[in-house]
Amino acid sequence: MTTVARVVLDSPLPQLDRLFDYRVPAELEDDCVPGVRVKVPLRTGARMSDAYVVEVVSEGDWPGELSQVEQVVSPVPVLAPEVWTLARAVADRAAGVASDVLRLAVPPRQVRAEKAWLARDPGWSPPAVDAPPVTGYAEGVLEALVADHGRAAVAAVPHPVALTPAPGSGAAGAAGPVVDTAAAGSVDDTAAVWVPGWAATIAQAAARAVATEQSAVVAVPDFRDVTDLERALLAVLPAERVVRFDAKQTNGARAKALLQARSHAVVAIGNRTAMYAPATDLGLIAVWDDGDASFVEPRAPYVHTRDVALVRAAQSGAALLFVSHARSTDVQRLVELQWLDDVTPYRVPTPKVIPTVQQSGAEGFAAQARIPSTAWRAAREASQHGPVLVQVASPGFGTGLVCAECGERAHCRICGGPLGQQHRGATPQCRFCGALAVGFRCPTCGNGTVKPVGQGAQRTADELGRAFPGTRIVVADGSRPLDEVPARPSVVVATRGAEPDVPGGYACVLLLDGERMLAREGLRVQEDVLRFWTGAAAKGAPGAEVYLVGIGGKLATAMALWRLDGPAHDELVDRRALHFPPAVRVATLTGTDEAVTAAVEALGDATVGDVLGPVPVPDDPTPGTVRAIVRFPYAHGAEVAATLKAEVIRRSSTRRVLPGGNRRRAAPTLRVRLDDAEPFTEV
DNA sequence: AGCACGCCGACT
DNA sequence: GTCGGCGTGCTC
Repeated sequence: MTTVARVVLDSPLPQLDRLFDYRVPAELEDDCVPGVRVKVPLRTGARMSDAYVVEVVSEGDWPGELSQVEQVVSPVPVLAPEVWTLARAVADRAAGVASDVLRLAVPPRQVRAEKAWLARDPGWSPPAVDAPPVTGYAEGVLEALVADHGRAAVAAVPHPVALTPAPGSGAAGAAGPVVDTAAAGSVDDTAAVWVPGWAATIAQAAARAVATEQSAVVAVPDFRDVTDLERALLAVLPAERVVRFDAKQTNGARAKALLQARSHAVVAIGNRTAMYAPATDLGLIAVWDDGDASFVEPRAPYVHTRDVALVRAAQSGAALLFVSHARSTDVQRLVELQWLDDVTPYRVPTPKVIPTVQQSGAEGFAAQARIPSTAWRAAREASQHGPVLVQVASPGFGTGLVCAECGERAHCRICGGPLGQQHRGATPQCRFCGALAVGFRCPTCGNGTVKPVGQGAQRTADELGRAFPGTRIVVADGSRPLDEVPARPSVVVATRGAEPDVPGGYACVLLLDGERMLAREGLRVQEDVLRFWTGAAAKGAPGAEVYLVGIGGKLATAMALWRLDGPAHDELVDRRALHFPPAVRVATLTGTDEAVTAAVEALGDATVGDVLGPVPVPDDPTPGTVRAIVRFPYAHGAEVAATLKAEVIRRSSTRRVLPGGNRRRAAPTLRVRLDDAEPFTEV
């Protein structure tokens, strides 16, 4: 009887993206187990390919003669079976190659981490843990969701929360129950750990899973979020139950974390790649703020973390939570399909958002920044006893022109787009349609001169400093990141996304540049801006006043009522009418005219949607490249992906040399990318 | 990818 | 006759 290893080759070639059978020689049989790295010969004996063993069987299904596994690189099984099935399904969904997904899921080999893992005591397991209740929601709701492996869109608790470390938890500190400050007025500040509301909720939910010896994986958009979540988790769980993955860690640390995640029930946290963590017996999958653009994977096959989470939830049957303040259009779609439950906090104070349109009569900086006097007075008053957060747009975030006299935004007479200037004194030009605004006159006051707006945090801070004499002014932006400021009187000027945390929350929040943020073009602008605003508002103390400056209409109403699913619903209605994602799925086909046309033809009836293009791609390095966009219903996803994958394989094994005898490597004749919303964002 | 196979033009 | 050009196809 022969032993056969079925392996997945570490190769990006789509035509090799299937399992290959190799005979396992007797001397390798002990080590050649599923998940280990091996070297195998491919086509000619001298050429070796790296591969992972997926399964070991006694009879393969290859009728021909088998080659032998050359070498077991290391006896440590680094590819967990469930990670393989996840990678396979994710690649299939995206018409991509499984080994590309594995490259995201499995870090390069690290000998030290493997040696340490082999030397561990396999009999050891950490003590069982008790899980606190999940606070801020109706009693038992989230606990039941986790226990019953349900799925939900969860509106986050919109203020900081103090967690008091339990005995035996990762954070050193006094014993005591987990306390939600919104409910309890007095918190022992020396022991309490302040974390964002969302982090407390996810930590508490994950602890429920771990208490039943099930694992959890949690993906968050950026590095700071990982740190916030880690602090929350260490307040409710012992350190050996928390495994962190992040972009800044070394290969060694990642490899160690990877092996640690497999050893017992843990909470694996991190950015995009955390969704591939090999956590065993998965009970919970959670994603914080799935609308954040950081979840778009920049590497092939470009699968969004939200989609990885959906695939993994379907495979594992684990509970699935999308936690956010501002709901994404994609999650809204799943809620409306009733595929996700809709869970909101219960008896939790929401930020008191006060929309204020700009008003005349203000003076000095307030007039210039168009801060209404009510907001101005509230901020000044609040800054006497606590920190005030002032959110501004990033520098370069849609810098535009305003009337030098009245401050009104300068718009294009032809299309209404924002006007910009190439350099100081240049003729204003529309940033949308390019029309030159010769002889511009402000429609409001008739003045003919314009001035640039779009100062960053520093300029706002300088001017606030003059307006708030004697108050400490702190700046936080991309170049001067600041994680936390003390709960003392100060004014914190931060660009969106860089707002520091404050233990207990800010006394007052001003959202200044909303109008400018909204002036940006693009499909996701409203969704993004709501995320920026709610993110800052949720850093306020429970029920703190939040002034939304210069904004009215539906978005202001949604903020004031703290009903953030409304705009998501409206947006989804619009996208349905336009047949834009996520109402439909899209496939982007790029390549030679012939290949793209053939691929569209091969799809045939599978599309039931429509085909946009093909149109030439003007700035492609290969002349003659065209692009077509195919829109199709979700129900046809598997069929479309399979057809397009087959086309890619067909094209990649032929015509790799440019016509005309040019031996230079030619670009692939057909590239396929699924669910790339980019072409639709520039409308 | 990288290499073998195979089918047509120029050659000792 | 066959040497070798490159298009075509396969890799357990």
